[in-house]
Amino acid sequence: MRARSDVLSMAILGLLHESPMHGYELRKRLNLLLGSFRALSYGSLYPCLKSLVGEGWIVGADAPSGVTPTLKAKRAKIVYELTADGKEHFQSILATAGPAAWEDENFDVRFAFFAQTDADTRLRILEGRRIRLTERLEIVRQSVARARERVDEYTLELQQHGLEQVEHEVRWLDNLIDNERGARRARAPGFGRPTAANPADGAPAPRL
Amino acid sequence: MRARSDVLSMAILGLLHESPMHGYELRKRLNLLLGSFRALSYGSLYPCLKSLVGEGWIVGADAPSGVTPTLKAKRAKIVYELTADGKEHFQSILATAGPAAWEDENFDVRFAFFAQTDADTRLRILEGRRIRLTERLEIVRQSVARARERVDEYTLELQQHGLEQVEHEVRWLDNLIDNERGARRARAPGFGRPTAANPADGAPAPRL
DNA sequence: GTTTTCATGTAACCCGTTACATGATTCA
DNA sequence: TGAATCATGTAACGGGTTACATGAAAAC
Repeated sequence: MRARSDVLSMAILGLLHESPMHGYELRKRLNLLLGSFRALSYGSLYPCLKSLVGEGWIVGADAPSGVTPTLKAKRAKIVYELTADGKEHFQSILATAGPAAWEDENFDVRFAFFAQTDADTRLRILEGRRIRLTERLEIVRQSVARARERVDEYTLELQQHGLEQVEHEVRWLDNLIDNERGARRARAPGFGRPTAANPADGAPAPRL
Repeated sequence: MRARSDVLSMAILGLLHESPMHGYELRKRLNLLLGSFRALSYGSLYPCLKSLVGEGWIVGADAPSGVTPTLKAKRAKIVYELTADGKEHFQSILATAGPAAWEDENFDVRFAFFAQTDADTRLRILEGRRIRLTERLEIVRQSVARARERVDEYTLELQQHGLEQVEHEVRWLDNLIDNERGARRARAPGFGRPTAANPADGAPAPRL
């Protein structure tokens, strides 16, 4: 049984890794985490929880209802928590820094759990993301160049705005990468101005 | 028969309004228009064309194949064009300035056809969009404020970046609105500083 | 005691992509 | 003549939402 969405399941796994929770509460935390102005629907959440249980990554335990545990426990809320497999799986996700990590769909979740990700992986994901975005920048710039003659001023304006958005995001990444490198330099006093092409200077597995 | 997607069908209608085209060419123009770095799939395009035909808004005519019209016209490309109904429908879409026009899903397409939209409608859509975004700004700001204590630095960073994106978009809209008002003032020398609540000052249907 | 909020779910639908199937035309 | 591009489509799937159904607990 496949979990519906990779990003949603990772987000759930990550939150349950911090502390067990029931679905309703999970949803609120997910909304905070993913920072969306639009709330995740139950129609996505519960089926995903179900499939995560099916994978054996989480288990749901009926919690006694109410603060006062009256003996008539009929239909309680279900508190989910990670299994050993689930913990392992989550850690293996955290450790991967492949292309999947910096694609549009996944980058945000991965970034949201950077505090639990080791410094090397963080840096590699940020750099991968940056390359990805500069590639896109090229495409959009060419598109705008082509559009400059063919389309009207409003369409052009729209595309230029899109371009600016991507440029802004690249600058954001640049700052983050600088910070990560700065933190790394501060720990490993080699002071050799580390480059992306020259990562052979940090101490072995420098952690924050 | 409902057209699959409102934004896709409007985009198609708008492009066919400029000139008849066959599907394959339409796709290229759509990609330019919507300025996406990711191309629209045929699996979306052709079914949508089909449903637009079903609605009676466009018709597809078999065009003779090749530049040299050899008599053996077996399977030609299908050139689509607007029907009278289709033109009418497209005009009625262009004229509406309701909430639907400034929601996330629709705003971009509507904006892309601003050159065919009359100045009043343009301004109302831009203002509506601006209000929509400032509402969102409030929500996101509150969310960031709540997050400031509860979540780690990376999650917070992500949300602040999201906030900046929205702020940037609001500034973009501000410039556009200024331009539209400026153009309007330049045409209608009443100089009464036109407000959204007081649109009764422009010359009848002022065009760019 | 009734309304609100908490809490869990399902079924239908929407809009898009991927992968597949097919064939004409152009160009080397 | 064979590859690349043009051109049109369909079926299956993916990941989300809305709308619905249900009921317990808390607040008024």
